[in-house]
Order: sequence, then C-alpha cells, then structure tokens
Amino acid sequence: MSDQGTPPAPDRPEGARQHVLAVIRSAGTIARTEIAQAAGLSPATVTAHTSDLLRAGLIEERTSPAGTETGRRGRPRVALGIRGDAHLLAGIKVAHDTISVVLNDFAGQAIGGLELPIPAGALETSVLCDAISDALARVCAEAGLARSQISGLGVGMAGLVDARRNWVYWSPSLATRNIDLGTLLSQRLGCAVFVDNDANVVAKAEQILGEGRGLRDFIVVTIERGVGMGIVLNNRIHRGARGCGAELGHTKVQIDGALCRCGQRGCLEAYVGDYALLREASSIGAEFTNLAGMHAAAQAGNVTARSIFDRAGRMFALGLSNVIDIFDPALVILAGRRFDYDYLTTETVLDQANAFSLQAEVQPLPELRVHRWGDLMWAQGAAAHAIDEVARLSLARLDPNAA
Amino acid sequence: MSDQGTPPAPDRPEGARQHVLAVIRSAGTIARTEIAQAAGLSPATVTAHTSDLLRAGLIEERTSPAGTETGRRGRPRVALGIRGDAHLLAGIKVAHDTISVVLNDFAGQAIGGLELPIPAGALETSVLCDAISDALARVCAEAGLARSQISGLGVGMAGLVDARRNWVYWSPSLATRNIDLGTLLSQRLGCAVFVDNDANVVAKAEQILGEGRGLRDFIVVTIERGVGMGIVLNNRIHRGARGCGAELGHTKVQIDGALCRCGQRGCLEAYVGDYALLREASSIGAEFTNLAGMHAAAQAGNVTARSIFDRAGRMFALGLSNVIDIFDPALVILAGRRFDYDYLTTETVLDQANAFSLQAEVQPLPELRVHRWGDLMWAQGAAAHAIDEVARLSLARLDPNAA
DNA sequence: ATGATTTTTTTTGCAGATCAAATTAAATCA
DNA sequence: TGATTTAATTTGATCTGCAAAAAAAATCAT
Repeated sequence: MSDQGTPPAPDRPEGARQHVLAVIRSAGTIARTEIAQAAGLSPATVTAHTSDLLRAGLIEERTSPAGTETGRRGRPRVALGIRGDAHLLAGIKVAHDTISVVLNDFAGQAIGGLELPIPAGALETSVLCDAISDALARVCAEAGLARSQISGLGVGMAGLVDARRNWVYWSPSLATRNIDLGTLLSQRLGCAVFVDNDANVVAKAEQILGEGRGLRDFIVVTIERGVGMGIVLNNRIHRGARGCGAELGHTKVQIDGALCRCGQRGCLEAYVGDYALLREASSIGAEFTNLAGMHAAAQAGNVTARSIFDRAGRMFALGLSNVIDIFDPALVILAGRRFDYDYLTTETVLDQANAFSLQAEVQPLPELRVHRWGDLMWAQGAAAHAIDEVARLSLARLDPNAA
Repeated sequence: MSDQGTPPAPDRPEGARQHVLAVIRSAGTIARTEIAQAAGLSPATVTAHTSDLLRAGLIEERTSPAGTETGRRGRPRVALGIRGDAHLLAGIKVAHDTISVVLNDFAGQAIGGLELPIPAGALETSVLCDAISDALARVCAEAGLARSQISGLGVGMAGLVDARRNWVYWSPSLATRNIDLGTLLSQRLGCAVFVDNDANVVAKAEQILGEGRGLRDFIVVTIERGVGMGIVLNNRIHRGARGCGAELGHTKVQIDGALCRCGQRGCLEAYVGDYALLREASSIGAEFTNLAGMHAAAQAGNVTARSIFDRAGRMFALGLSNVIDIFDPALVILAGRRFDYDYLTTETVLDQANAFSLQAEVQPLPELRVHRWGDLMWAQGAAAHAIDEVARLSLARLDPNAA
C-alpha cells in the first residue's frame, strides 16, 4: 500500500558508461568492438562512452605488447585498459584487535599494505579514528606517497552499516552506536571515505577484481573469527533491509547446539570458528595455542585434532549446502586465508556440500571455488569498494560537463 | 572471463509502461498524479503511458464512487484501474495427486475454480496434458465461458522448470524429463501457456495481488507436502542458476537427522511436513489418519500430539531464522492453508524465529505476516503468473503499433 | 453568476541515449 | 598500388522522458 515507489536503482546504476568501465576492468585489456559485444551495445555507443572515459582519464589506449598482432587483416584493434594512475585508493579493515590497510591504484594493483595492532574490542570513536589515520599515514610513508594523493578510502568493518550514508549503526569495534564515520573520517583525512560491511567489501573485491569478475550472480563465503557471506545478485550486492551482512555464521545447524559467542546455540560459527575448534580440544584436555598448531597436529596424525577438524568440515559443508539449496548459485567463492587449511576444502567437504543439497543430481552442480587471498584480503576488499565508488563519482561528475 | 555479457534485464523489464501498469494494479484504483508520484515519473510521461494503456484496453477510467469527491478545489482527479475484462486467464497447479484450476479476470478477480484428482506420482506426459485439458474444460463449463476466450494459462508445478522457455527439465509429476510443456499445451489448448515452478508462482501472486503488492523485496514461505520458498529481490523473482525453486524444505536443520522423503537426513521438511508429524506419532503407536485430526487432538489436550507439534513449531522457527539471517528481509509472508494450524503461527513460534536470528536486537525486526489462502492458492498463483505474462506480451505488442 | 484560484491533465518543445547506416581509418593481400 | 578486410567514427533518426506552458475542470469569493 505504500512502498511501491522505489523506482530508480537500475541494473547499471549510473548507466551504460559504468557498464562499459566494468567490462574494461573485468577484461583487463579489451578493444572497442569486443566491448560492444560483451556489453551488448552498438559500436557507435561504445565509441562515445570510451571517448568520455578517455577524456576523463579513467582509461587509456594500450599499444598491444609486440606479438599480439596476429597478422589479421583490416584495421587493427586498439586495446583499452584501466589507467592505474587515474586514482590512488586506500582500503582499511577494522578487525577485532588489528587494523589492516592497503594502497591500490585505480586498476587494483597493490602498492603497499600493512597490519597494525589496536586495542581489542569496542573502542571510543576518536581512538578508532586515530588508529585509522595513523595506519594510513604509515602505509603512505612506506610507499613514499603523500596522503593528499589518495582519492578515496574504503573502510570495511563488522556490524550494521548503511553504506549509502557511510553510517555505522553499530559495530563490535565501536563503543558508541550511530556514528557518522564517513563524515568524521573524511573531514579528518581530507579525502572521500566509503564505509561498508566487511563481508560486502570482500564481495565487491571478488566482483570487480577477483573470481566473480563480470559474473551476474555469485556468493562469497569468508571465514575468519566468524563466518561471513556476501551475496551478488543481478550485478548488485544484496544488502538486507537493515544493512546487516548476511550472517551465515549464525545460521543454526543444530537446535540447542553448541554455545556461540553471540549467546545463542547451534550457530555454524560455533562449530567451525577457530575458538570453537580450540575449545573442543580443550574440553578433553588437549590444549592447542592456535589453529595452526592444531592443524599441524592433525596432519601429523593426532586423532583428536583430526576428529575435531572432520566434524568442522562436515558442519561447514552442511551450512554451505543450505546456501546452495536456497540460492541455487552457479558459483560459490570461498575466500580467505582460512581456506588454506585443508579441512575446509578437501574434495570430500566440497562434495558433501553438494551432496547435502537437494538437487545434487541436477547438472551442472554449483561450482565451489577457493580463492586463497593473503592476510590483507579484507583491506583489499575495502580498497575495491573505494575504487568502485570513486569510479562512480568520477562518472557522475562527467555528465554535467558535457558542454 | 566470459559471462560478463548479460547486459539487458533491467529493473522494469519492459520499461516504464510495465511499471505504470504495476503501480495501477497494486493500488487498485489511482489517479494519474498519484501514479507519477508513486512511480517517480513526470506527469507528462504518465499521461503518455496511461493513454497507451487505455488505447490497448488494459486499463479504464473509473468514475469514483459517489462520496469520494472530497470537495477539493481544482480539477478533479480521474481514477484509473485495471480493466478486469481485458483478458481471461486460467491457472493450473499440478500437485501430487490432484490438479486444481482457477479462472481469473485480468484484475485478478476469481471467476471460478475446482480441484480434481489425478493418478498420484509421475505421469506420462499425454496423461498429464489430458488431465489439464479436462480440468480447463470443466472449469470453463461451470463458469459458462468458452475455452477460446482464455488469453493465457499459467501452470505451476514442482520440479525444475525453465520459465523463460516454459520447459520442464524434471518434475515429480512427469515420468519423462525435458518436456516442452509450453508448446505441447499451447498447441493443444490454443492459448498462450506459461509454465513455472510452483513456489515461484505463489511469489508472483503475492507480488502482484497479495501481501507483497508493490514491495521491492520480500520472501514467501509455503508449506504443503513440502516446504517451499519464493524470493523477490529488486522487484524480480530470484530463479537460481538451474531454475530449481529455493528448496527451503530441504535445508538441513540437523546433521544426520530425521529421514526425509528426498532420501537425505535432517531436512526441515522431515520435521514439519505432514508425513513427518504423522510418522512421529505413529512411532509410539499413536495413529492419526490426518493432520487435522492430530491437530484437533493436540488442542483437546493430547500430550503426544501437542509435543510433536511443539517441536515442529520450533524446527520451523529455526529454518525461518536461517532465512532471516541470510536475507535480512523486511517481510516474510507465510502463505497457505497450513498456516491455519496454530502450531506454525503462534506468537511463540514467530518470536522464536526472530529470536534465533542474530540481529534480534536490531530494529525493526522482520515482519512475519501470515497470508491464509484457500485451497486454490497454488492455482491462483499460476493464474497470477499468466496475468503477468499476458500483460507483458500485450505491452510488447503495443510498441510497434506506435504509428 | 462571474471571474479568480486551484489542481489535474495534456500539449509542446527540447535534451539525452542509442542505434543503423554511411563513412573514414588502417591494416593485409595480391 | 589498388582491392579487400576489419575497426572505429560520424551522421541522422528514433525513442524516452522531462520541464514548462497551456488547457481543462473543478471550487471560492464577491
């Protein structure tokens, strides 16, 4: 009776030019005719848009590396690519007791990055801002760049974030609710700031630079302290009604099950999170200081450790199969360091995930692809968010100047 | 590297005219200025589109019922509404051992409906077509209408359906795979036929005629023999990569849990489906012939029945909470007859569903709204699908005639 | 009543996006 | 060196939607 409005929000948020830029980015290097084909546009339209993008300095013509000339007849294609030096972007991930930061060029090339400890848990807003400012200063110093050169900073953090307003309703890293973090940081740092949920920024990174490049629909699952999830449908990141990320880690895999950090019982996270594994070992007196040690023990034949990892793998497969049953996705990207541990990525686990799901006999099965990122994945995700937003703003600014 | 194409599929599939029609349908009766506001279009554009729709005979001007004139100054608004007699639509649901059929006008008004038994299980294609043809003939006869007056028939059935091609990859109701049911039926019946998954057509009905009217995002959950789910995101029904409906009924709520019809263990359906409840009673020698009897017993104080229903309610709440954690929806519609039974809809169960989900303290909570349909819900859904598709075709046909 | 006022709807003219077709550009082939 | 081929650009037309102006149809005020 009321919400029927919601008219805008088209598939290509800022129109076809955005789409052309996305095609170029996802291809890396691509000629105009190919863009026309990939984007479903006429050559005329592609010429117009690429010319705008060239004028704006966002893309450049590339003389194909020698040898690429396949001796084809006709006028040779001119390759286009993202201009890396069009913008300098930073990405920051605020985690439980560290913050990590990266510098990226506009093409997504990493320029530098580092990780710093911060006081654990919920911080005063000013303390967090100090830490972010400090981290940014250090990474710039290391890279020999001035902070003023940064066009945009992406910030990824757990919690409830309104990405449109760069507003943090609540985060485990902040002692206060309802912080206008975007405004606070951008005033302090003097550059545009884009805040989003941490799972969403990883999904964004996969979408524009990673395994989901150019794909219309896919799911990203991350494991760190918790289990996170990003949902890309119809080229767009799904943000729920309240802007919480998709909380896969707190879906229940067992009624009245194991106690979770969140206070509830039976959450997936309470079976596959690191604390869950360590605590289970500890419950029979087998103390491990960290997951790496426990994993090494398992590989060395420790039966207790092996058994714990096996169940974790099965539980993870179960949680994943629920996602598959609900979305019927073509691709699920398992992103992050944690997937270096084989207990989550053996063929057995991945096969189980599909076998648990109902349509296991319907071909093709969803592809489960592991993307092993380094430690800075989350910050890279935040930088990807910044890249995307700065591109959007650049294109928007391009329009009125059409005179 | 490949799928980056997928350029079309905008939010308003057939453009703004489709959107205007949707706004009119969802409002029931609405003036042009209000349409402009609701749809985010200028009055000029609304005039143009409504004039097209009037010419096409899809909408009509309504002299507002006396008294609606609020004595306002200025030129009075002219109310517009869907022309019910623009088209006659039929909807058919193929279930396990019955098929149900309804007749609807273009505005969604029911004209007639009935339910017929069919042989249970997988049928020869010709047998199913006979049954559909027969059911259609009967309902037309009852309504005193000729089959030739039907503009479109929607068919909803469980299984794997490619709605775009009206193609059934597989269905529990068909003995053969890969049936071009759309072509078979449309040739036999002489009208357009639109086939889709049964959960999706119910979602479509909620979207254009029901509780989801005009809402951008919502989830529909149905319980019958199984537990189904329809997902509306960004005004579009989400169809997975393979076109299976979202199989909420087969998400796992217990590892190695109760045996399910599908052969797996721990499916939600194996705890809340009718057969699951009856079989549990039977396991301790308490035989009930059907769910209604068992429910009556529970209400009369039968402890066994009550206990069984209680667990089913809790399990259902658990499954629902997983959906809430994954989508963070604003609205979940619980659609169907089964929700007449209080074990699924007590405040307790609905509160549990939210309490199980992580963000239970984040306001506003998702709304869980029960929509109690009659027996013919599924066929109504199929008819809604037909309404939508016929509207789409009518509008597409409207374009070339612009001369 | 009659003209002023108000509100809705339609008309008009313009701006932007995109495309088909024609044209130009830049290579290879014979 | 001209014919051929393919890529890219230009041109002209169409379509969509909007702002502004005009017209239509009511009420209000004298």
